[in-house]
Amino acid sequence: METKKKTIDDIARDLQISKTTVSRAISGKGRISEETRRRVLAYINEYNYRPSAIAKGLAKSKTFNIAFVMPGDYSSSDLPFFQKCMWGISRTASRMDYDLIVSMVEEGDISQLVRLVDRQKIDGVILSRTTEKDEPAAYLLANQIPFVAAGSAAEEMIIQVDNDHFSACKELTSILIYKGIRRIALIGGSNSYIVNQKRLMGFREAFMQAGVFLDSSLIYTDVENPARIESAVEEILEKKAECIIAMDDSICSHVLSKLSRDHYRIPEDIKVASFYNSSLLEQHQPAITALNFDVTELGMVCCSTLLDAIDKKEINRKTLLGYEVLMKESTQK
Amino acid sequence: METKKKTIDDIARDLQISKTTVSRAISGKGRISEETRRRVLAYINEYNYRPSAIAKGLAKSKTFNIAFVMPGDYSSSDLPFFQKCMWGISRTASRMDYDLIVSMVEEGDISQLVRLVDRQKIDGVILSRTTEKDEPAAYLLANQIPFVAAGSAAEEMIIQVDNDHFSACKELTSILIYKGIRRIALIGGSNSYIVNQKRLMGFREAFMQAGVFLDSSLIYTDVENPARIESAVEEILEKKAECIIAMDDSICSHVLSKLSRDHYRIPEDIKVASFYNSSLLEQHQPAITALNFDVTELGMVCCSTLLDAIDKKEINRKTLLGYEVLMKESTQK
DNA sequence: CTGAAAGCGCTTACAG
DNA sequence: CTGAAAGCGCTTACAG
Repeated sequence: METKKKTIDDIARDLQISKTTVSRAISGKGRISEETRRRVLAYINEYNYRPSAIAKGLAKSKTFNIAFVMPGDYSSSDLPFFQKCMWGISRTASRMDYDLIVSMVEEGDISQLVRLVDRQKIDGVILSRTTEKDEPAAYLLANQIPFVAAGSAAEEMIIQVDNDHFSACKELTSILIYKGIRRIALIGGSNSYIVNQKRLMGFREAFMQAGVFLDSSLIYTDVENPARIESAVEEILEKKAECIIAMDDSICSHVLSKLSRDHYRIPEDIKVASFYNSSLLEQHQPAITALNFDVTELGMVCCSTLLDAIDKKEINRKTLLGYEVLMKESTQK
Repeated sequence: METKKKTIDDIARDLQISKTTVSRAISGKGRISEETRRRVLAYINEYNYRPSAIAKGLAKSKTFNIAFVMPGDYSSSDLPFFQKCMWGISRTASRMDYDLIVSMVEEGDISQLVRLVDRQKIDGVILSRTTEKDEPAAYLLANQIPFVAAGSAAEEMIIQVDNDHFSACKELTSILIYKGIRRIALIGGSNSYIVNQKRLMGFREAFMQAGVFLDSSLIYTDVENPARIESAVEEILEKKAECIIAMDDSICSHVLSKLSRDHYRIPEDIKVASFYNSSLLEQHQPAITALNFDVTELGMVCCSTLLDAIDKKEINRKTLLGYEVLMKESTQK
């Protein structure tokens, strides 16, 4: 019953030609008569032949796999990011006949990634979320495995693709400043994430450029848990800030629930904005001013950059992608 | 600079033995003297040699890859499920020297999966979330690719691993009934998901077994969007139900926000429970009675079941995993 | 216990 | 334009 998979040998025999020729007809490389190629292609089409990726891989010393490294300790609010990014990578990879292997890396344990490299199961790696001293990045660098970071990496030598968080944050902040909102507080997560450092820089730069005084006591970084977010909000309110910017949507949603519980009205009593947009905030009433990034595109660009790197094509060390500033009711004057 | 990867030939030459012997020492198959094996192992250890998975794969006609099929059209509330499940699969796979390839399947488009099968890149597949007429399942069945469904599948012939949603829903409902709560409403999502059918059956069974009248007009199924959830809640309140059970946490969170907006107190005015627990509900005040499932375990069991199937070991067509009933304040009398 | 040899299904100089 | 042959790095009957 089970029709054995055809091989290139079967085709050669059936068509009375050498398998070299069959291979050439399929790959399109090397000179081959138009007629022969047609015959082969017709045959392949009829029998739905597809070359074995693994045999091809062995012959070419490639795997046609790339790995996507996901931290195991993401918070659930990070999931949409990983998912969309993966979606973009996966689509682009597919199109280029590559497949995506996921490698979960838990705090300090990169053994899954090491296995992948040791056993030579991958041609390259995409890192999602990189920290200042990034273990996977260091490992891959040392082992000369091509990789690209989805998101900014600390070291400039790392190939990286990122949305332009710095400019985005700067622009959103600038807009608020020019609307006359001057006392703006910022609540941010871990400063060991490069992206949070960029966000802070963008925020600062906006004030600098506008020549407006920035009250540093309104900046809260490394705010790691809900309790600390809430106390930060309390302090900020005491300090009579006009606006709170949350560095990401998870922080923002805590800010919002705290404000709602304490019966503050947005934007009348206090304005709120977020440096990151997601479905978490989408539903909120009133709508929240936020930065929006196309994460699927990020994934796609990462993937094509990686594939180019694998093929030793020329690539940009650093690619910066766009952003959208969504001005909504929450910052209305 | 770049140290070329060692091959089994290098080892054989350096150790002055045949590569057959080296292979045996590594795999542990076949008779081999203790001393020879030690020498090989020592060498391997010193040079950190790892056999090429791809060469091994070609020789054994295996890929040591399994695919995890993720629907592209999940809602963001499903993400934690996919993520945890994937985490469980990935860990177990790793341990058995398999790797996980993700295959995204968008509505009606299983081309990514087809490619994987055609190019022989995988030994088996894990399906997450199966519908009544499941395209991927039908395709894999037709192509005789081993696969297991994470979650209940419609056809009994499909190998499936699932939490026991039926018993769980029945138990939670029974507890509420025995507490004297009789007018219980149910709001459920798409009935084309097998899991939602099981939930409904469990709910019904609890009433049946308790011999309590079930007002069918309090059952809302196929409630697909927030607007419909809200109108369902309104109707339910008009019908003087004492409790609302949401089939999943996404529905539940909409129910909760609707109730909160209309100033209903939980549990005083109306009780609320959910047939699914997640971080979405975790934060809620008051705490919500819900069913809890270990999704990581589900992933692990799926994976080991699949690997057994691939190795033609004996396996159970159907494995039912446990659950936890979390009784909280939201259903307190 | 050990090895020579064939084979897994492709690709690719090399020669014609 | 086409083919014979070697090679990618393993495994595994088969023979000793």
